[in-house]
Amino acid sequence: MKFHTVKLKDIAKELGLSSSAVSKALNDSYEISEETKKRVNEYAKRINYRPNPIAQSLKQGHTKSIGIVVSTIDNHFFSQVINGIESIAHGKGYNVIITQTNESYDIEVQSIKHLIFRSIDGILISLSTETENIRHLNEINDRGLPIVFFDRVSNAPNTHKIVVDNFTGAYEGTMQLINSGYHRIAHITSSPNISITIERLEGYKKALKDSGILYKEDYVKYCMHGGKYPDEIHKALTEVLSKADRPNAIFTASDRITTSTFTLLREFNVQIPDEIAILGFTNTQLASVLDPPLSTIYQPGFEIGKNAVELLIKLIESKRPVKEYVTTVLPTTLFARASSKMLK
Amino acid sequence: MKFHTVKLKDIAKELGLSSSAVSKALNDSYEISEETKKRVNEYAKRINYRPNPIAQSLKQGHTKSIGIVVSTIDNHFFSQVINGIESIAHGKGYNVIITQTNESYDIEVQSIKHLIFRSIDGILISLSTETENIRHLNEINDRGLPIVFFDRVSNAPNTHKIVVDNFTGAYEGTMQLINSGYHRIAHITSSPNISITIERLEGYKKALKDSGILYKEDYVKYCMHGGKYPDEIHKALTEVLSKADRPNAIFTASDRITTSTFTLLREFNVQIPDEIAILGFTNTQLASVLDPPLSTIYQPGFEIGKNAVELLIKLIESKRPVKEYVTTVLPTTLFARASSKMLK
DNA sequence: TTGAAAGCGCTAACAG
DNA sequence: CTGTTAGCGCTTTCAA
Repeated sequence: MKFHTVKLKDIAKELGLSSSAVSKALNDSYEISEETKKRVNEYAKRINYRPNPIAQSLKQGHTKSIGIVVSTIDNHFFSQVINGIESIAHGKGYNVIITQTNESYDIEVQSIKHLIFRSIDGILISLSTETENIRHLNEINDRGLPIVFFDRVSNAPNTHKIVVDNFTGAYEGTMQLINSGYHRIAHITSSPNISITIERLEGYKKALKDSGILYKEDYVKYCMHGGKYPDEIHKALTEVLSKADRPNAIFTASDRITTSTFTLLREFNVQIPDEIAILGFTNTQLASVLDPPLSTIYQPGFEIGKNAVELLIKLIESKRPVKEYVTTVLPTTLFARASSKMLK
Repeated sequence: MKFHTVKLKDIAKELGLSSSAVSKALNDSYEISEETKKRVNEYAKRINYRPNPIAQSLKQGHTKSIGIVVSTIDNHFFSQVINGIESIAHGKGYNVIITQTNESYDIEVQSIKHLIFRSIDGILISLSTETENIRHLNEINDRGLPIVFFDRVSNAPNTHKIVVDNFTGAYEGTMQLINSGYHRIAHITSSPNISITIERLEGYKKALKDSGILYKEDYVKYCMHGGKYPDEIHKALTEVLSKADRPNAIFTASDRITTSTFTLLREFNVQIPDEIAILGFTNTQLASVLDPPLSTIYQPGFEIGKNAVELLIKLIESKRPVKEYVTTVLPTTLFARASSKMLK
């Protein structure tokens, strides 16, 4: 940015004051007379003065920007979360740097380094599917950089977390399938490294158990990269479809896995729901106009984002070390549609 | 960020050198002996030294970050563009600040101010539907801040632009409808303020003309906010459907308008394509599994993003003022599916 | 109530 | 080849 911007010194010169006086006036210091404050503020406004945030950051040690780490932006759930984050952050004068991991642990580590390098004031993160340990996060958190987890959280005790009630969401979804007459329910899910996979699996198991249906381990297929590679979903699905005791329903555990599985079933010419019913987590707005309409479990992405930044900003701006950490749990919403309708 | 970071002075002290010597060594200056360079670099790496980018920015006057302005991130086209942008930017050491206008002129102006305030080195922008004049951009461009337009561009001559061939895309799409037997084709589009609306309208008109079909002005409905308010699409569609000479096809001009119109037609219980055929611009991956499969015009979002940043970074890093500006035009791809299949 | 001066961490003239 | 010094724009003691 080469273009000349007006700076403190300019307005000091113009008004016959010192830079420090102007700085104080602008910051409404008690040391400055009301009259000078007025003069300074009026002139500053007139010439549209803006303090250089870089210089402020250097001096003050914070940047008023926060980093977001998600697996990918091209996903309704995450873009809704980001909208929620921005809706609050901008209002409070923070701006937001978004980075994507593409479900890779290495890129996650790199992204975080990059964010720290950029001197952000705090991090909002949903872990990648590959992430098994969070040493890279603990370390910086311990050194004092605030971190808030959302969606895919870790079991680290010393930070805030925002999640949806994955257990209940999965339980209700599985129950809907069972109540519609499907008793052989496969589960295609993401990597067991991440929290949501475990919680959703537990909800699924509990629904089976409560209904007196035997849990079969080989009905559960993991996509270790969260569906990043189309191949892994393809493989999971064909394995499940070629079983001797072929399931008659599939419960899918994430946005991409749900829509991809649906698309593949259609490509395979499998009749939905007559041959295979399907119900899964996804935030797509097109669920009701798919063929057939897709049963979904919806997550309040916008609210997750809002809650997460609010906590983060509170952490950043807190004067004293925070010792109490909260975990906020938001409900999911089940939309039962034709893809899981009553078995004939 | 409170945690103590190691700085130049620390390593200077440790190695018995001056800060400037260390700085030069780290920057591989010709003034420094190979031996000291080696000593410095090794030690720096060992203690994991990272220069403070804030301080560097203050000194050097650039921040190695670029601003993106789009209408909304929750849109396949834009999230693909952003992926393209990041794929290049990160590799070149730039990071990216994304802002959304929500199709509002006021927010656009504010976002740009915010980005300038953040001292970004350049801007990548797709105009909001409300934007009629670009004085706010010309001014900063004239003052020397590089700007590259993509997708929704202005007619400002003094900058690079990346667009798709909207005219041909619309022409081919309309032709596909005509060739399938639909001759009463309505057009639901965005605000006529923005370039893509005009170009797509022209393509549509040309296809009609080349086919000997009379262009009717009242077959064209504008959504002044690009479909941000569901009401405007609803209104446009009901107006078009209630005409005496009701159209038998609709050509829709943007991602959100296409999917929303499709959804509304289904809600209205209009048979697609028997009563109304539909074909439109959208990058959704679900087109083929909608009911019925949706005919789409796809835009190479990722490539648009890549091209746009490459040009922007070239602009930013160019030593001498750039006088020659290019406009890159990328092709669209037509996917004809059942929603516009041959009229019985 | 105001100003002078130091310093945030780094780079770059200029000296040596 | 290396060190001294000044300065990027701002804030903040401290002195006046």
